[in-house]
Amino acid sequence: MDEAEPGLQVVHQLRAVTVELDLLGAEFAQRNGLHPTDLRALICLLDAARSNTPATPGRLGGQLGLNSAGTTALVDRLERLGHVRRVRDSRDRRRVLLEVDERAVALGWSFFGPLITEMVAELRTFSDTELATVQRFLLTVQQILAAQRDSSKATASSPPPQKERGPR
Amino acid sequence: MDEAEPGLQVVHQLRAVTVELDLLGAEFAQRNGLHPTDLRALICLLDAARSNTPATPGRLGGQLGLNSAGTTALVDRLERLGHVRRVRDSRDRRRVLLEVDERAVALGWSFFGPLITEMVAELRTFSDTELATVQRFLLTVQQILAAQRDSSKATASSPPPQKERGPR
DNA sequence: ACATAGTATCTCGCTCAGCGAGATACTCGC
DNA sequence: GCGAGTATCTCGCTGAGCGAGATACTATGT
Repeated sequence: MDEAEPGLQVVHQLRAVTVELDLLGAEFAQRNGLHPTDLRALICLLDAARSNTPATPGRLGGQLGLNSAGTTALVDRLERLGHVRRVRDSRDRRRVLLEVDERAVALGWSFFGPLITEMVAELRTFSDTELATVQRFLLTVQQILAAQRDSSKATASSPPPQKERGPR
Repeated sequence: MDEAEPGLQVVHQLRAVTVELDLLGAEFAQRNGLHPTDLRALICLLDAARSNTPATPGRLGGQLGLNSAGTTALVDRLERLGHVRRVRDSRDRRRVLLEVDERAVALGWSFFGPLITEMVAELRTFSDTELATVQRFLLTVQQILAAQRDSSKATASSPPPQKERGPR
């Protein structure tokens, strides 16, 4: 358990954190009558709203790795629960814009709120320098993961131009 | 958009990291003909093997939040792919021990290997003090998440004594 | 204008992961 | 041994997500 390499410990810890957060999310989702995917969708939608990016089914499905049928079903679910509304884009009338409802925001907050409160409290024990270090670390990880994802995606579609999505 | 509170940024970054890692995992899983759950199960099994904890279907299902039927199906899948073997425990013959195959170890490594390599390389640019900070941060997060999970579990079963969810 | 290609979304039918309920096989205290 | 408790498996079902294709609109060439 005590590795010589410092990076290993960090990777394992990071993995443990993500597993924990994943489970917390799943539990929260279940309690609120939605699926892990739905929660992730809400997070994406809230992010989009926050950065003024127009949210559409297509974009959402792409981010979550769903195909169009699954995306439609997902949006149906969210709409039925009143978290989003479908509104035809008046400029490009093929598109549907997803408007996030107040209750979705509230739900997101009820999930992240307590987490943030706790984290903020604990992070007060970190100096500015330490905080900067943590942020640098997280940014680094994020970039590595993004790169990894791109490269593996490239490997998958490079050799043969076959679709190869679900090797059941 | 730009929060005054430092904790918020960190939480958002952390969330972004977990989403990214999640997607990477899902993609990797799919490419290897298994489901996200299967990959998580493999991780749990490797962790168990690593810490000399006997792995059984019951334990595994508990960790992943599956009920017994789902767990059986999961183990069936893993066994069919040759990642684990079912072996009756000779001491308590109700139990089944899950032996992890080499190929599962190799598979786990092919997922985490590149990630670890990259991380270790990047983490070399961190001083010992900074590494310690990062580790303290991760540990803190882990504890907060665990606490959050416990408390929400308590809240769920407190008001009405209904079953609602698989008790451990 | 008008066909044609391209794009965004939805519909239909299907597969299979995971659930609840219950069966089965074993251990252990009395 | 007998009954209570525990670990795993079986059965039938629900529903998330897939592939294929329909639909509705935009953009482009002629």
